[in-house]
Amino acid sequence: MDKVDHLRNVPIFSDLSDSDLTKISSKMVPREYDKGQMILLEESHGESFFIITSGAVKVTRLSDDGREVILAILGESDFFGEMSLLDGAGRSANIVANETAVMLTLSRRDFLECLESYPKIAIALLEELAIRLRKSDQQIESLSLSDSEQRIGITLIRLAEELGTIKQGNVFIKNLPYQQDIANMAGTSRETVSRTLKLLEDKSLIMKENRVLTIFNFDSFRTAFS
Amino acid sequence: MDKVDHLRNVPIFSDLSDSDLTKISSKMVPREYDKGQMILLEESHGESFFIITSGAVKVTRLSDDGREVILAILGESDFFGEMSLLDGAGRSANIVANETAVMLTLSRRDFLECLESYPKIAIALLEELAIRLRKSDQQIESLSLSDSEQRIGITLIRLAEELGTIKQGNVFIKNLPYQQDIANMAGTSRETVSRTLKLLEDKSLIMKENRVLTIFNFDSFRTAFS
DNA sequence: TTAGAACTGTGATTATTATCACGACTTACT
DNA sequence: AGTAAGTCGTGATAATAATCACAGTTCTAA
Repeated sequence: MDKVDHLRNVPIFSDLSDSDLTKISSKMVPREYDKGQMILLEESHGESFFIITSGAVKVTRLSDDGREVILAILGESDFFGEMSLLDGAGRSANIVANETAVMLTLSRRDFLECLESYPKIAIALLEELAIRLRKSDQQIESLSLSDSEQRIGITLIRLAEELGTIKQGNVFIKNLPYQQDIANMAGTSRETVSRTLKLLEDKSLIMKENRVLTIFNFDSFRTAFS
Repeated sequence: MDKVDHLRNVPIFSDLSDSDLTKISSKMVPREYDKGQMILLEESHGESFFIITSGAVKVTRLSDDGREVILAILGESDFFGEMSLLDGAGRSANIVANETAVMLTLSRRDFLECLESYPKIAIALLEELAIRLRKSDQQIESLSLSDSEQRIGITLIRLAEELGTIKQGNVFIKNLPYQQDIANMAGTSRETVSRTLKLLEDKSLIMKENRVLTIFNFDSFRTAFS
C-alpha cells in the first residue's frame, strides 16, 4: 500500500482527486516510532502534521504531580498535530506511541499551503474538528454527571469505536489497553476499573480473556451507557 | 453601532475588507431573545449561525434526569451554531439566553457559501475551533484530576476571561452567575460552591458582594489554579 | 411594600470512590 | 525454564463531596 492509498482513507483528504493526492503525498515524509516513544511533547511548538498509517498512539495531558489524563487513543488513518499548526499556540497535549507506529508527516509550511490551495481540505478539517468537539463535550458531560460505572462504560464504547471490530452485533477489542490507561481515560482509579469490569462481566454485558474484551450486543450496551 | 461594526469584532471575520463585511452583513438577520428563552434545542437540526451582539447565552447539555452541564457561557462577539452546520449531525447542546440577548443570524446556506467564497473565514474558523478544543481538553483534565476547590477556581477563571473586566490586576465579574450555574460548570454541587467561595474569601483570594465577584491579583490566582 | 419566589449559608449524615496494601497472575527476556 | 518487571484482584480504611434539611437573605413583581 503506497502513500496515496493511505491518504485516500483519511477523511480530510477523501474528496481529492488522485493527482492532487499524489502531489500532497510527495511532500509527506514517513517516520516510525517505537512503543512508548514520545512523538510530541507538551510545551514544545508543534512542527508537523501527522497521519497514522499503522499502529496506535495516545493523546495525553499530564498534571504537575505526574498523573495522566488520556484524551484519546488514535489508530490507523487518524491524524493529529493540526492544532498547534492552526492556532500557533504551544501544544496542549502529549502524544506517545502506544505500540510501534508508522506515520506520514507534513511540515507546517506544506500543511498550511495545502489548506490555502485546497479549500476542500479546510472544510473537511472543519467537519473533523466539529466532530472532535462534540466528543469532548460528551466527555465533559460524562465526567460531570456520571458515576464511575457509567464513565467506564462510556470509555469502553469509545475504545470499541476506535479500536474494535464488530461481529454479529458483538464488538471485540483486541489489545485492550491496561486498566491504568482505561482509568486515565475514564477519570477514575485503576482499582475501580478492575472492580467495575468484573461487575459488568457478572452482568454478562462484557467478557474478557487475556487482552481481548468482548462487548455483547453493542447497540444495547451503547444505549445503556449514553 | 451597525452590523458591519459588530462583525469586525468577531475573530473569524476580522481579516475581511469592509466591502466583504458589508456583503455578508446584508445576509444577516437580527433577532432578539428574552432571558431564559431557548435559542437552540438539543436534537433539533441546527438551522443557523449566530453572532451575539449583546447579552449572554449559556451552552448546556442535559442528562435524562434533568441535570445540566454548562459547557460555556458566551458573550458579545462570540458565535455559535456552526457545529451542526459543519458536520450535519443534530445539535449536541442547548443554547439558552442567560440575559436578554441580541444576535445576528446567518442561514445554513449563506454560512456555507461564505466558507466557500472566503477561504480566510474557513481558516480563521479552524483556529477558533482549535482554541475551543484546547479549552475542552483543559476542562477534561480538570474534571479528571482536580478536587472541587481546584475545579471551582478554574471555573472562576473561565468566567473571568469570558465576562470579567480587569482593573489594576484585579478582575471584576459583574452579574456573577448563580451558584447553581457555577456548580454546573464545575461539575460539583451548589452547596460545595457556596462553601468553597467562602473558603476562597477567607483566604482573601476573592471577594463577593451581591452579584459582583472580585478576584484579587488575577495572575497569581490563575497560576495557583491551573 | 409586601408576599412569594428564588437564591444562599451551613450543619449533619451518607454514599462514593480514592488510596493503601499485598498476594496472585502474566509477560518478556536471557 | 527461571526470574524480574509489570499488571491485576480484592479487602480494609479514609477522604471527599453529594445529599438532605432548613433557616436566612435577596430579588421581583403586583
